[in-house]
Amino acid sequence: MSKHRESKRPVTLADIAAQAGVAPMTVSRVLNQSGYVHVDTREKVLRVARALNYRRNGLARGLKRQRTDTVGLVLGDIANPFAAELARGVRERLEERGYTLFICISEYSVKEDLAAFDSLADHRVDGLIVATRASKLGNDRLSELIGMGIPVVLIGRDFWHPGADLVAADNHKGGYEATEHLISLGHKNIGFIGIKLTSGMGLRRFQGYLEALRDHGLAVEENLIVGGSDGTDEQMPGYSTESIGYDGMRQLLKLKRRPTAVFARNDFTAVGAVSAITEAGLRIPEDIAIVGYDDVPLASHTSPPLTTVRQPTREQGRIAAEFLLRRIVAAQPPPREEKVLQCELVVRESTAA
Amino acid sequence: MSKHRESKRPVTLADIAAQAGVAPMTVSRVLNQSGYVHVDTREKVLRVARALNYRRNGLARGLKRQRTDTVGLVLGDIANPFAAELARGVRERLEERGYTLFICISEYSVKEDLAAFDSLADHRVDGLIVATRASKLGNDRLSELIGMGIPVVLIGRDFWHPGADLVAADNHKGGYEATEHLISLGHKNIGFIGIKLTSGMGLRRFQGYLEALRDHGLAVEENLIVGGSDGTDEQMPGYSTESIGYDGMRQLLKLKRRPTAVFARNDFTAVGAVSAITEAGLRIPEDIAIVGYDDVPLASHTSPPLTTVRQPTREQGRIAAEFLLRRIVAAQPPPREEKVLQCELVVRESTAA
DNA sequence: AAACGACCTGTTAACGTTATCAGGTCGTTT
DNA sequence: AAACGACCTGATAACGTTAACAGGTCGTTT
Repeated sequence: MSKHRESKRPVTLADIAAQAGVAPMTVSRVLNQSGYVHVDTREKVLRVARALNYRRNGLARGLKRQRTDTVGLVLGDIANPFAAELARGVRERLEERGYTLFICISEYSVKEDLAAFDSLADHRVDGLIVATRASKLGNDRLSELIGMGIPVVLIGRDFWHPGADLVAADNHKGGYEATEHLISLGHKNIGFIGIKLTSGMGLRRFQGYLEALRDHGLAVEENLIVGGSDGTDEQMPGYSTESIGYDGMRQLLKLKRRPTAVFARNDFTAVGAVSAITEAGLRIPEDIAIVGYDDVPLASHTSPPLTTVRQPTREQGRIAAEFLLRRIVAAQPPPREEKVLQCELVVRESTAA
Repeated sequence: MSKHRESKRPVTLADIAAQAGVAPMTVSRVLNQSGYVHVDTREKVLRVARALNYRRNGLARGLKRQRTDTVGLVLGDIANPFAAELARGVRERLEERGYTLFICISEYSVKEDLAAFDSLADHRVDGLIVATRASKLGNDRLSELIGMGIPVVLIGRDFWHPGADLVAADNHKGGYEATEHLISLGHKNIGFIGIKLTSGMGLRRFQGYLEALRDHGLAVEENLIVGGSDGTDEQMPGYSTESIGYDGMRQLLKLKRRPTAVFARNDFTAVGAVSAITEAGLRIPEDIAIVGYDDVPLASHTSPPLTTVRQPTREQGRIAAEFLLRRIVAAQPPPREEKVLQCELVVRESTAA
């Protein structure tokens, strides 16, 4: 019927208006359900719109309305359940309020981080949620965007700005408690896997590890801290994975005085470490105890099930979305809001004295 | 200097033009590096633009140019490495050609699938890559978009359309070979975890399983096929996870005549199954052999390491991007292209006679 | 009978950008 | 000296939509 000849040019309001014998404005009113339109007119317009397969032009619409009902989310690696859960939480809240979420991934490189900010800002998203790791250049660009009045909320990014809200988990405390847990089990020789001493000092859970050791009078031994980054970009190390954990653990196993317990940067790293330990014919937790981080679904299905630190990931996403919506609808930029969520140590069978 | 008073209104080309004493068009030329501009003019414009912190308006630009240099990617769950790898491959190729990637996630619900298509189409992405599972409504909407001339490429979606290219892995064959591998090891009683018989018959790797059984004269036993979906939406089952694998395996273990081998829908499901087997005090592969699917990084770090089927995921993303770019630049809609990549059985220690 | 408000429709002018055309000034070639 | 092309700049008119205003017709209230 309508497919005599699919022309190049997309259908516009004007086309519908012409066909239906009304003004474009009336069509707009019908399609947006705004203002008065006679029921017969509405029906007719809708019929024509359907027949012509009309899709509204979000560019024109956004340009005129000065908002797009769209929010951008910048993630690093999307491979890990952490990022996925965040995105879910964000989407959940946004959807309720009629916003669409566009995700950009920056694979943990500063250059791509900037590119993502710019793309989203240029396409005039109404707000931006940023969950990538901090970097000088990235922070500077974010400051610019915030200065321009774009609502921005940060998730777990180590960057303070008066105009951007922050949502985070207390990973310092989480790391502290994980380490303290191992200490309380009698361990004195506790390794950390998943960081480069030269570049990764900013990691909160690692600082928690250091502080716990200090507070309990244990020495920090540099050769117990292993595991470089995946990333090609020195400034922003990649998400630590199984192979980092595996390699790191093997390195630790070679030490003359090897650790009796290990704190892995995250659960995947922990799984890699478990694999190296098992391969070496050692038992967990009898020979080596291990703690992960994040409590991904996998963690309860390893053998042995993994002691880990759970952070309320989806909740962080939800709150971030809420903060952002608040900024978006506010007439005046609201005061900065910050929410730090508590983590929870989940003790399973991978740790014991 | 420039921060006397950050006004609400964003800076426009006209603002720069006024400050620099030139016409907006000249500013446009400078910023797009098109046409001739005297070097002094260029410098001056750039200086002013920088000072005013100009960001171009992608909406206006896209509206005028009738393209946005933007591509949309629709994914289901982003939690799994499969989706992440796809996205990486897509991005890799797009970036080289100056396109930005916006990702929408639809959490495996038809309604959200449609919403994602619409959002992206309305915002006038130049093309669309769809990697969610097929559904009647979704396919219909895609047909409309294709009919409207929007370039579309499908990844592993069970939907044929003359105007959309397809990239996929030969999961039927992959499933066949995984099953055949088990059969060749002498197994006759082979379970499948991760599907609902009522709704999931469309899964290729499962069909491969069925065919392999048939070809080798083995009966298909319905009570060996377990594992429902996560999804709330009947039409589009969720990504099968550890808990599905765990629950499914426990169900299989309860059978009077329990299977000696199990084919899990994907590696996460397999890990859950492994966990249930271990918990029951059985050994892998001596008591029960197990095969996963996807070869995620995790697979080589389970104990025992997992036999699985590797599909060239990133490559699928790359090819999809290539197909799409070809469609985008083409003056006339090019003929349909289809690329089915081969899978590879990766034998590790979770399988034996 | 005038005034009012609810209902219905249309016209106009943007939103910020760029394609296109038009109009210049040069220096070089014929 | 005329013609040409390279260089540089600007005015104009869209792209498709909607906010704002204006102008109607009714039925009901004062």
